[in-house]
Amino acid sequence: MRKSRVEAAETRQRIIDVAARKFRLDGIHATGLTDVMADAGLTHGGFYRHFESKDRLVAQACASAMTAIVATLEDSAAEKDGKDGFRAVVERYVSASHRDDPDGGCPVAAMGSELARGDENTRVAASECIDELIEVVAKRVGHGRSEAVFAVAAMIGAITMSRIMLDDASTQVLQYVKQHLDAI
Amino acid sequence: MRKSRVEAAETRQRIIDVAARKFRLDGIHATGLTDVMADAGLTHGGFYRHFESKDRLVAQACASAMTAIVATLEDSAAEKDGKDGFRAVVERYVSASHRDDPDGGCPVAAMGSELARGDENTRVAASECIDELIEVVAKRVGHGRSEAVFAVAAMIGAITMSRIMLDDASTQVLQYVKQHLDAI
DNA sequence: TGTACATCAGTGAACGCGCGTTCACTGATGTAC
DNA sequence: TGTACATCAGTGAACGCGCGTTCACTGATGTAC
Repeated sequence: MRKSRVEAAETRQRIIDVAARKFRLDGIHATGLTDVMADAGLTHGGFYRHFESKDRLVAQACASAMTAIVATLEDSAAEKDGKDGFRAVVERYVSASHRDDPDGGCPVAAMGSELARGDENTRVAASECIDELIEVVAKRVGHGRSEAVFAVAAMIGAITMSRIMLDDASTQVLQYVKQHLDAI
Repeated sequence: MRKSRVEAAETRQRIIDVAARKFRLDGIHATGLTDVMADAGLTHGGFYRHFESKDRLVAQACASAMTAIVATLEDSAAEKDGKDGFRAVVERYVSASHRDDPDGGCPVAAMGSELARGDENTRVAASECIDELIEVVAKRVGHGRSEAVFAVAAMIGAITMSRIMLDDASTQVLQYVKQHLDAI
């Protein structure tokens, strides 16, 4: 039954990828390890060969998800320069497609209130995720970190609100926040 | 065993109050109805005499919590006028004391990512909560609803971020966001 | 106002179910000689 | 390079536990006469 080191590393990454999607889609607490392992093509018993606990997986999944979306935002921004780079990031983040794709989007927006209750390890990992996002923005706005933090807060709040609200109200929130961020 | 109508109404309110605190503190999914009922001084079997389902309680608890904090924010704002009223709201909402008091604070910040996954009934109730908050702000800022929505998004995002981050980074987020909101 | 009866708030046990975690086991991989 | 053995990735059953919901029951409250 034993797998090679390479296969084991692939398995571990597969578990993280599946978890990152499911945690964002259904919530951390609502997602069982049995579901995650099954989606990764395994039985649940083997989980603890790869992770110390569910909490550790949460931290890894959050980091993995954020790295992916930061890369996407960087791509969007890299084509433009300065303020236009910032607007490209806002365009991508504060959008209906991001709102409608929680399992492929920002982990802080998708599971923010659950991350706040995580253990220290999870919160440290999530904080680093947030810092990455702030950095992407800080590189493009004029007044450095302070303004970037403000913009990121508005971005996260906008997606959170828009995912709760229905139809027109939801879209209006995205439009309004985007409009004000563009004017920064 | 039967209680009077007045007592039954008091019981129902007590369940809502307890639930509103526990949902905000521990999360919706992580809070069991047995715990809620026990804290309200009852056994869990009687729950369904008062609510159709847990989801219905979530909606009620969210509405109740938001009504309370909107009243608090209104109080803070009512003493000042115009922009100063807005700054008083920001001062209260974007604060370390709000961050450190999730079970007494804004339900959207405390359980936002879980509310987004609620049933339609829950999301409608939560949307109305958000609208109340937007209204409180809209009355005090210059450019109407558009700017109020932007400010509320930043406020919600700031508390969400600050509850994940640790120590200085957490406080810094609050300071930065407050500073930029004051400058609106 | 007094009596008979229906209502229903609250109890406590039970329903089936899934949770995170542990563990004995299997057998291919990795290592030491 | 070949052999013997230790390691450990993955399996599948089991651990104790709490979940949301249902239900028969109790007895005080509310209502109809």
